[in-house]
Amino acid sequence: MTLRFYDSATQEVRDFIPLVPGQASVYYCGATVQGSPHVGHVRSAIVFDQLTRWLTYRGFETTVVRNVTDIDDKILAKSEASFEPGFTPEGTYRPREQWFALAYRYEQEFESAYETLGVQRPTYEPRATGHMTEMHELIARLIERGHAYPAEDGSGDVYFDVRSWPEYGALTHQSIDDMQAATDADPRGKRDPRDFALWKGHKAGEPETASWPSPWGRGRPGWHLECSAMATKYLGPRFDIHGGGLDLRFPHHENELAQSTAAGDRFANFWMHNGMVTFEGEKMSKSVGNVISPSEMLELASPRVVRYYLGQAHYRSVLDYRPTSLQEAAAAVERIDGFIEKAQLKVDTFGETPVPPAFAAAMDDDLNIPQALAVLHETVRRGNTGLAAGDTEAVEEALGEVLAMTSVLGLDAAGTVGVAYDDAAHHALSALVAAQLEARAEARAARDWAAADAIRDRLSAAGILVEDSSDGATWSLAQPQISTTGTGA
RNA sequence: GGUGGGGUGGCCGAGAGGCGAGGCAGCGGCCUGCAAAGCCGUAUACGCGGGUUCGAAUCCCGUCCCCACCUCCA
Repeated sequence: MTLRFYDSATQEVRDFIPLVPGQASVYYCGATVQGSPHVGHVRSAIVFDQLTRWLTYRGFETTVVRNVTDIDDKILAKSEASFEPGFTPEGTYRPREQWFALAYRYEQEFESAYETLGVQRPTYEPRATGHMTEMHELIARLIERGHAYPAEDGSGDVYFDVRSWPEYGALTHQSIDDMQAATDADPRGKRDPRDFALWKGHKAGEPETASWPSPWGRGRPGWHLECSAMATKYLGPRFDIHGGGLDLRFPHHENELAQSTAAGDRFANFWMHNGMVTFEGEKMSKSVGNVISPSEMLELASPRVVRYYLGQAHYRSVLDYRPTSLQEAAAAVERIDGFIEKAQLKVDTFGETPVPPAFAAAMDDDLNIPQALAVLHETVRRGNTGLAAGDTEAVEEALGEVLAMTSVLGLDAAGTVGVAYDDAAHHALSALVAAQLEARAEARAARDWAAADAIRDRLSAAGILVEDSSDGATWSLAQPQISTTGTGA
């Protein structure tokens, strides 16, 4: 079975044929660290984490590069605002924060969210500010080839000349003349309003630390350029997959494609874009005030549940968040985890079990996660049936498969089942609960239901759920209740 | 105006010409002292109107509605 992916550029599902057999090179857009992450950022990271895990599972030696864009207009603007006399810190903003401190602080927030949700670290995570030389080389090549020019107004800006590149618009299938003019277009020294800045000349009042020397004067890079420069540096002039959120397709990816191909690089073979996260039907955006942050979600549900929720839809679909979404995801995860926990008490798993063929086929087909999850749930059911029938062999097989699937989906990384099972507090708790369960078993044997139920109720009140089975009672810590209020509106 | 993506049962969410994916919620049953969990069963679902076909949620024509991008956006 061949892997197939939808390529946004050609608008079709194509066989994935890597440029180098057995290897896969992936670049996907990480954050411009100008604020706290919201779930949309994290969804994107989870999608490309799932892609990476699947490529790896399929035996590709996978190189993944995810950028950190740590210099841009907003970072500077926010930092500058924080120094103003009347500045009142609000949300995650702090007073008197240098742009680089702000960028670095948010970068760490992103890292923390990624880590909590089980997003594997990329092979490398380059920062824009560390790649001035590479960007200058790219600009120089573009000027040399007649596709970029220093602004004629003496601003020190350097622009990409879209009219010089007939293929401009190829990624999003738009022609320059059909594009709606930007309302706030400031032509400055541009030849065409669509021309975009490769380099932005340093302006009076901007911090010196946010400028670098260049052949065109002191300044800083324009957005887009860093991705072209870094993707090419680490993956080569041609690589397999370039990913990012759908909203990056234009202008960001279009511009990346234009500048790289105009400079003579082949660039990405596949373009993959993940769908947006909406809040009750509307795209999350700060202006609407409907953003929900990963940390808010993590207050409502465990990392495993959040990971399941954000990763359950097909990556190209819109994922619509509703107040009940996490509850539903939690129920599904508890079902899976319930089986894993019970099965692990019965059987040991040795070695690597492959994922079921139907699961693999779904994943191969443009990462059809919803269908893959259907296989996962069917396997859980089969396993539960095995548990009920005392069919150890069936349980063992199902457990192995379930673990293989949850691993490929990255669910194991986000909050392991029984994560607390080996700490001292848990051992202590375990001993106490065992004593209670023993007492309850005696009461039940004596048909003293009142006493037995009292013990169960007491444990329940303490957040410990008791479940009876054919060979004794088991217990687990109750999942925190997920509130359906208190988000968004 | 241009470019894309959609409208599937109470909810989420796959599928894309012929056996009703899967999850959540509901209902009935089994199991259980009771419960929980689990298992089994359970649905006149495919925006609307036409058409093609032996057969359409899937193809064609028309039509309505929603969303995204075209400005910073994962």
